[in-house]
Amino acid sequence: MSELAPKTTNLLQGTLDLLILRALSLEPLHGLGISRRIEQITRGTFQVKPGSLFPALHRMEEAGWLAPSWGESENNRKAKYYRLTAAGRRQAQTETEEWQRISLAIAAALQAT
Amino acid sequence: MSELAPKTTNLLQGTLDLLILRALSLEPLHGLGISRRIEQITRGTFQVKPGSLFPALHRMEEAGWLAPSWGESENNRKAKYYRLTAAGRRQAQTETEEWQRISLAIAAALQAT
DNA sequence: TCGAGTCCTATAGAATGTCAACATGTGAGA
DNA sequence: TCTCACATGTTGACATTCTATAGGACTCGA
Repeated sequence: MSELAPKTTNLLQGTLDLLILRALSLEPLHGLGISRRIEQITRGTFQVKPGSLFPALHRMEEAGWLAPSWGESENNRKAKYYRLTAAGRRQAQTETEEWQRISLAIAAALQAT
Repeated sequence: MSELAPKTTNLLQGTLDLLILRALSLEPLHGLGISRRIEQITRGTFQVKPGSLFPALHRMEEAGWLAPSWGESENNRKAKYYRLTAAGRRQAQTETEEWQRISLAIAAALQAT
């Protein structure tokens, strides 16, 4: 007990959805492609592992934000491409605003001497 | 299912510690005082309920970041005042930098068209 | 002095999201 | 044919937060 608090968590819980929605805003991508895109647009800060990504994708598909379709990857592998639905775009907008609200509030807290 | 996404989570998981550390950076406060201070410095954005606050305080005390001592509140009630330890200040610094790193990364992701 | 309301701390149980580890199948190239 | 990289997925554990509930102690008014 009372270790050095490993604090293994890589992502801030709750931000993964936003990053996925954002990664798909340009074009449909397959799972690993989303993972790479996120790493790219966050400048290497976030690395999403399969065990986090796939449950999230399924959850978001369930919610109606993503629509999957099978296709072929750049390397001729069978790959499941996800694209944003209309609801997904609305959700991206909502979560972006929510992030900005939260982000501003915490910035204020950090400045309050 | 597929309600309007109640999104019960109020706080981004992991930010509560930072807010508590920040709330205590000026002076020791008791539990409810911390709660009020957080609401104040985040401009009403975050309202920390007792069921979230006290487990967090105990956890952070366990980690050695906070030192409690019993005293009297402004209203003559028995109250447990928490002050930051040296380790707590270091932690505050660490988590602040971590927040800024993450915050910048997500801002970058949001801008990436 | 008695009751109601507020202040303050606290716990239990459930829900959620993330992680590490593992599993499977397929195409490409040696 | 063998191996490696690609791609998708599942499982079980874990930490954090939420809702709901509880109760002691002080104050104030009747």
